[in-house]
Amino acid sequence: MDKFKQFLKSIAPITDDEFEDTITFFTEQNLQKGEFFVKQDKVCRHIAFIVKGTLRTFYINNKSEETTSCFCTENSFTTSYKSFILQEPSNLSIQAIEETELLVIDYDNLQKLYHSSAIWQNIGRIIVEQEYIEMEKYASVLNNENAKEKYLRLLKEQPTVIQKAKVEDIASYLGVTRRTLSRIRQEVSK
Amino acid sequence: MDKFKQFLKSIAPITDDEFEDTITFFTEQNLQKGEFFVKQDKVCRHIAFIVKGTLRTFYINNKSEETTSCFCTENSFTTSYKSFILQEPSNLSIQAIEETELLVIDYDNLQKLYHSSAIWQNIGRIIVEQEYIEMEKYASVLNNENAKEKYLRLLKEQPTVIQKAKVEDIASYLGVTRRTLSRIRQEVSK
DNA sequence: CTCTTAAAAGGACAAATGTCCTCAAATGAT
DNA sequence: ATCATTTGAGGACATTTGTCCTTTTAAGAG
Repeated sequence: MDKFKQFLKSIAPITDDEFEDTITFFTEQNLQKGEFFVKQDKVCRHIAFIVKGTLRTFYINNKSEETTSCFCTENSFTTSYKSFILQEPSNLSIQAIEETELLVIDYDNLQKLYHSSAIWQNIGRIIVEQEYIEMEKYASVLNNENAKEKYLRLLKEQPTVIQKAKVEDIASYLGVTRRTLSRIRQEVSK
Repeated sequence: MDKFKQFLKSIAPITDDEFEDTITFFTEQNLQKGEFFVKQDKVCRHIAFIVKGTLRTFYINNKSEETTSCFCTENSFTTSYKSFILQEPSNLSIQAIEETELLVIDYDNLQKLYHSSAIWQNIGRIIVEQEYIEMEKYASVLNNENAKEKYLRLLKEQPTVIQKAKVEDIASYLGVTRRTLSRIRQEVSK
């Protein structure tokens, strides 16, 4: 809860009273390893702040393989943004890969926050802006870096993920097969 | 000008009077083929609605090659979003690849719009949301489709770009070399 | 601890892509 | 129109990655 307050304060000035008002709109949710926060083809009604844990975002590609697009770690928001914004069926699933604690708000309550609180008009846009920047960075990485560079970046930016995720999921995140990830690891360990 | 009004109306209800107020914040700008709208390493102060023409967004990657990340066509916004949002130096350049007409607003005026107009608080967030969705789609395409599929998608979604852009730029957009694009074209033409 | 099952590493060959070219077609200037 | 220069197509070979396996290591159940 305190983590969430710190996170919001880093985005926009928010008083303790405003935070108390805000927090009533959110509910706590815990996920076990393997449980889903969002399921593909269902409309995503919620957005969550990750207090603790790790989630994996993936979809089924046109070759019927699971493709991991993102590992979500603590102190950030997660949702299937497109589905949430447009309130249409999600093309992503989001699954906990370890025990995970969330602070969750649903779509209707977020709209209420936007309309009841001037500060949230701002915070809302700023969060979307930040997510845009993350997505742009992600796209730039996809474009710019080969699988080995992506692996080294993951190792640097989200080292815990390397321990917690399966080889299969890391490989699909890097856009290569298990075989190639195996070769990369061989090189990296010199 | 009328195109811009239609575009805004498709986003949020806006009256003719509100549009008249809005439009005073924008200025017209024309670019010749080869001229830049944004230059890498400079802070991007402007966002533009493309009335007519085509622009290419690119950056210099870590192998000192130009990588094309986007072709921007009419009836959409363009800017170096990260640079514009954070007012920090841009890692992208945006260049007209043919004669192009823009409606431009600078950062300070956009902030004024946000603060002076309730409707623009909304429009602002919605535009960022839409750009996020575009970027997410782009990232999904990068992840999910091979170069041939990307080529066919470009052919379908932005067919004029295939005519107007250089082979080199299309190849870097697809993430392959000229040689591979040549092979793809050979296959596509059966 | 041992057996069973699942997950990761790595060998051998095939397929795809890149590198380095040459040649043909298109474009511009005189 | 002619020549020079730029741009696209494609050949030959090297390198990278994928596919299909087998071997090795790790994890769970009894």
